[in-house]
Amino acid sequence: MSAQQRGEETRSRILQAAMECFAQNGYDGTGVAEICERAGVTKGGFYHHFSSKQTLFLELLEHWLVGVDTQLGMAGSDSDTVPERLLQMAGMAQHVFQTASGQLPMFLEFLRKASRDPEIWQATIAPYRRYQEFFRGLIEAGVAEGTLRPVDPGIAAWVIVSLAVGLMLQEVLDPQGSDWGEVAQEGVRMLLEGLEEGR
Amino acid sequence: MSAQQRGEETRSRILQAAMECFAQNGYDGTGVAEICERAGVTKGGFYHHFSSKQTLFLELLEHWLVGVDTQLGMAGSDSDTVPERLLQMAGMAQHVFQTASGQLPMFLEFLRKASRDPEIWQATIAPYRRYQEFFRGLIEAGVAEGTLRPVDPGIAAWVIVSLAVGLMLQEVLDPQGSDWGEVAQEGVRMLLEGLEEGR
DNA sequence: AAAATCATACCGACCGGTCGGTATTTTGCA
DNA sequence: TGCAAAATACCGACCGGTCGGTATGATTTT
Repeated sequence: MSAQQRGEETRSRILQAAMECFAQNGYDGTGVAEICERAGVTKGGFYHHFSSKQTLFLELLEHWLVGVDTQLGMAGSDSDTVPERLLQMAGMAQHVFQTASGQLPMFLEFLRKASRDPEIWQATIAPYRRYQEFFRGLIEAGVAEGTLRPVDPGIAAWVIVSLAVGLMLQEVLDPQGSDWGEVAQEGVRMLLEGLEEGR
Repeated sequence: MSAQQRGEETRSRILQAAMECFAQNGYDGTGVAEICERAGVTKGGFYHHFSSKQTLFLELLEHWLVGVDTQLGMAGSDSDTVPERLLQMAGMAQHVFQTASGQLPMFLEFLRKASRDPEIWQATIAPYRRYQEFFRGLIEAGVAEGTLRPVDPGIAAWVIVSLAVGLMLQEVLDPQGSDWGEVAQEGVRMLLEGLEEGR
């Protein structure tokens, strides 16, 4: 095996180990030594691949955001009307919660650090606003095609984003508290009944 | 001034200082020494009043929850119909966000620690479920009085709670991102239009 | 004097990060 | 192609500093 290949492998092993540790004990609660132990590397190796603990964290964040982006982009892109697309997205929540449940605690870590560190903040909040714009465009399209009432698309988009954020948090904090996928589905359905034209 | 009185004063000064520090730098990011300095006390004084940093944190959490409870209980208790009461509560969000904006970062700290520490978890999540039950009762009443459609009250209540949680988080992370009070108001309005009987 | 309130000094554990060194692979040149 | 030199990947001991917590003494109130 080439040296470069081996390096990449070690690097990704560190990333994986770090994610597990952060998800379990949080950022501050995880020591670099702990990550190294789980990854089967020593500190020297760690700092060969990453310039600091924070850098590693930021890389994890970016990777996570890419995953969210692709999942969001895929959802219901081939449905007919906007309400149908929104409902389909809500239906995906169940699947997302299941598959990404191991990564969701990281979400909290990201948010928490984002509220202090400007660098992390930028990396976290900017995508947020992208999501809002995404939904705003969707709602504007719905209004244009006549399937949605002429509501303020910006505000409606923020409502959806807020609901999504709240649901994710609930899933993180109280996975057994409710079937959050179903709540997502029903929540969007209720919202839509308030948004849809006619009826 | 009596000794007891002075003690109480010092104690509350420590609590206040701790809240400010935690809100600014987080739980792990705040040292006991820092709290002491801001409170004008030394470590000896601190550990005279609190057995540990975590104990202090838990007391802050309980105090915060009591505040939320009272604010929630006060809202719209004298309105006529359930939809009106819900709308009035949403209208209070603006006020809550303004007055409690300094405490909201603490909210994130509570959530984060709740996801690891079982003791904190119980203290944080139990009230959560109470809120859901509160809204469930409200919605059941709305259905009974005929102002709301016969939706599943449990799920609808969780939707409201999730939306509230999401809005709080947005307010914490991106205060300038939007007028979250207005988003709350409009979000509930949209939900209601989907829930209300008739129209 | 007994108890409560706070100050001072200090401990031991831990943590992020550094550094000199080694082993292995790749590269450049004869 | 062969071989030295340089680059890469990794090791592990170590450091400066911080942190939560403690032990004990001083001061004031009851």
